[in-house]
Amino acid sequence: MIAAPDRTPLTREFFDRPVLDVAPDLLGRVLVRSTPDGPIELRLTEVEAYDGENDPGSHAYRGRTARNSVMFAQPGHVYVYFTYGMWHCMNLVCGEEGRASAVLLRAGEITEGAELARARRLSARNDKELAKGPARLATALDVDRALNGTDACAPTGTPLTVLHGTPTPTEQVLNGPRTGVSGAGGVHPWRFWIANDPTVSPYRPHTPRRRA
DNA sequence: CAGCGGATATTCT
DNA sequence: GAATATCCGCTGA
Repeated sequence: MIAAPDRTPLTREFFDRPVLDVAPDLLGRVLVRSTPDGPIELRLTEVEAYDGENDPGSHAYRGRTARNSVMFAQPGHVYVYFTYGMWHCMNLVCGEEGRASAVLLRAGEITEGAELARARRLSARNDKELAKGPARLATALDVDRALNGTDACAPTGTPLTVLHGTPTPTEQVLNGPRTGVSGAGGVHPWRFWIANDPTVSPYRPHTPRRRA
């Protein structure tokens, strides 16, 4: 028989490790988003690591700004940013406090509250698309900048909690280049996903925009 | 399926 | 002014 997923929250110590250790270890973990209409739960299937001020792909590469200040705070907190004038993306801060590393949550499988996620994701043609992509994931879970700086290690019932769930065996974890990252930062194979999972987003190389 | 334009916050030049 | 850790709806094979 299969052991039931562990419903206890991840600890501060879980996130207080190098981001390249934490990122693959997050696959199979469960996010609980508490909304006024009820809980939405998601099993993580795809993430990307961003390693603070050493990493040209990271928002923290050029130091602290008003937008990225949460990345410099305690591990286990939620960093939400607004991008392309329309979308939110959600990260979990990792590494020692001040390291400014984080894991971008790119995709997952909705395991609870699918009707709430569908109501927010009207363009999704099936449930596998509800959270296939970082902005889709944030939209499905009703995540916006109101969640920026909240503690993902806090108990279930707070706005967002990450549970132990069921970790993914290393032989089922694949990795490759990060999606949509420009310049030197694109070379690192710091995107991690679960092999053969239908909710993982398609890889897209970086495409520069044309001028208006 | 590939390619494109549009939405327009945030940061850096 | 220009680029970006994106997605959507449209076009045309």
